[in-house]
Amino acid sequence: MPPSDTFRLSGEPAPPLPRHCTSCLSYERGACGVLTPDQLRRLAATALRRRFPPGSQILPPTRAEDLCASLVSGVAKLSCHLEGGRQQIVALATAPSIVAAPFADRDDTRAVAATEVDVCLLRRSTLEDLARENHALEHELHESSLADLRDARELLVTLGRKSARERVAWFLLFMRQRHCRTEEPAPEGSVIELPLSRGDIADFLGLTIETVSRQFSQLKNEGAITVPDGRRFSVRDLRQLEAAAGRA
Amino acid sequence: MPPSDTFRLSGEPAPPLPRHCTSCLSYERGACGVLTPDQLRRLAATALRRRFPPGSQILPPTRAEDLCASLVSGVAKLSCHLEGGRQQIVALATAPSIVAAPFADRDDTRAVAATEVDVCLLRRSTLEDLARENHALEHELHESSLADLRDARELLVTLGRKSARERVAWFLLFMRQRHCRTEEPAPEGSVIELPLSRGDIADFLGLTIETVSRQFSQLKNEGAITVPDGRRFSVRDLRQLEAAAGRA
DNA sequence: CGGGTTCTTGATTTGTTTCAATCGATGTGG
DNA sequence: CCACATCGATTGAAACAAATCAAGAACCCG
Repeated sequence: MPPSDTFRLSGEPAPPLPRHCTSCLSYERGACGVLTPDQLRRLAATALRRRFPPGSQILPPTRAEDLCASLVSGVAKLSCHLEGGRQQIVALATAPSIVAAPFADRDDTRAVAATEVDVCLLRRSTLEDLARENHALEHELHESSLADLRDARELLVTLGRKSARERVAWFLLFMRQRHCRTEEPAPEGSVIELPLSRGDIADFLGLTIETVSRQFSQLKNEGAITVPDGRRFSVRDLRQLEAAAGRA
Repeated sequence: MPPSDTFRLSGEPAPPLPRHCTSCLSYERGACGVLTPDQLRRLAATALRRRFPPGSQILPPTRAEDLCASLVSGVAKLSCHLEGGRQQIVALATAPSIVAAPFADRDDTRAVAATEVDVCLLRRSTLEDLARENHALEHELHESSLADLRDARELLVTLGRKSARERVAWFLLFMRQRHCRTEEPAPEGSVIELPLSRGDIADFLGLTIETVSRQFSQLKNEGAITVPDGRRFSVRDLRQLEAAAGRA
């Protein structure tokens, strides 16, 4: 069944798709792309486009019960919190991806903007309804969960069994691979933006700021990377960096 | 659309459901339960029931491309491997759950029996076909992936930010919660079987055998737990154990 | 230019690993 | 039935990697 409008006479003009949607990554290659025009309009009707500065919490907890956020641009950190101010970032989200996904039990994970972030706030119940009536949407969300699961498990190995040096090197390779919306890793030598501060990197890798900083310095001194400033780096010697990451 | 056989005359007797299936947890409350009798028969037609002793690898790598395993009984460990013999267990699987799930990109995760394990080997392509034609099945698999994701992220916090003591205490509470197929945690004082050796626990928690052992001893000496033997424990003082786990 | 924040670097401490030895259970063969 | 080997678990001592504590240096923004 190809996407089509239901119960509309052929002569009758369809309301146009929201302008936001047609240029959105979630439409181009995410969940919204598999919706029928009608369904997309239905979803967009209650959607709310919002911009968040770095550090601000997406999805205020007060309304979190029935909201989820489709990430449109920027990078969001999903973090879990422990007593004593300890925190662990469990995932980095980039477009297209949906934060606080449908059907997931509500947990205590917070979503905070790492960079400036644009999101499309959606009613989770609407998305769940759509997923129930549109198999392709459910499949899309399913695939996305599986990708998140793979990412989480890779991070798990990193946190459980790698040294500080390996973690930081792994992180840099990770950043290189998804430096932006493209699929190809950045070529050797090109400058890559870091969406995270040293503190965030530490919270992602299960280390302290100081240890992360030291490993940056060491990799820099060994000639594996270049660090123009705190928020940028480039891979100078890929072999060396991969060796440091303990690729296995 | 209620589950029903397709293209069968009402007078014609349907072939019976496989006997294995009707008493299987995957049928009772897992993925198989949402299949139509017809679909279930189709899936069962190429399914292969097998038993694995502890330590043996489920899904031999040679045929791993198009096989997945529905766990029927026992506990399986999913592990990732690094150079130097390091390994990290990224999940513990119990029935009903499907290992090497449909639609997941093939990764280097291995599934090894922790206890004696019964599985139902299935063609992944068959399961994927069924998921494409049966929305309820896809939803079931989706929910299951989301549960796995939640588990992975909880472990992530444990590995990234908790001390050895907290990890072991967390693990014991984790075991208590899913000591068996029931939903309720084991009551205080009851004996709980450990499906994992000290070495496995270490590989799950990102620690060494010695450290795990030491934390067991310490919790035992403090009166939080009782340890009749290496493969059993009981919670003597739940408050104390929870405090040690740093619940937050 | 000043004040705050983030990052870097150094010195010291601490928790966990590593190395090594012992213990306990289980099983085997003389 | 009792040495004896084996394997997992425990315990101790030493080494080490990362955390913590403590200054500085670089950077940003008003």
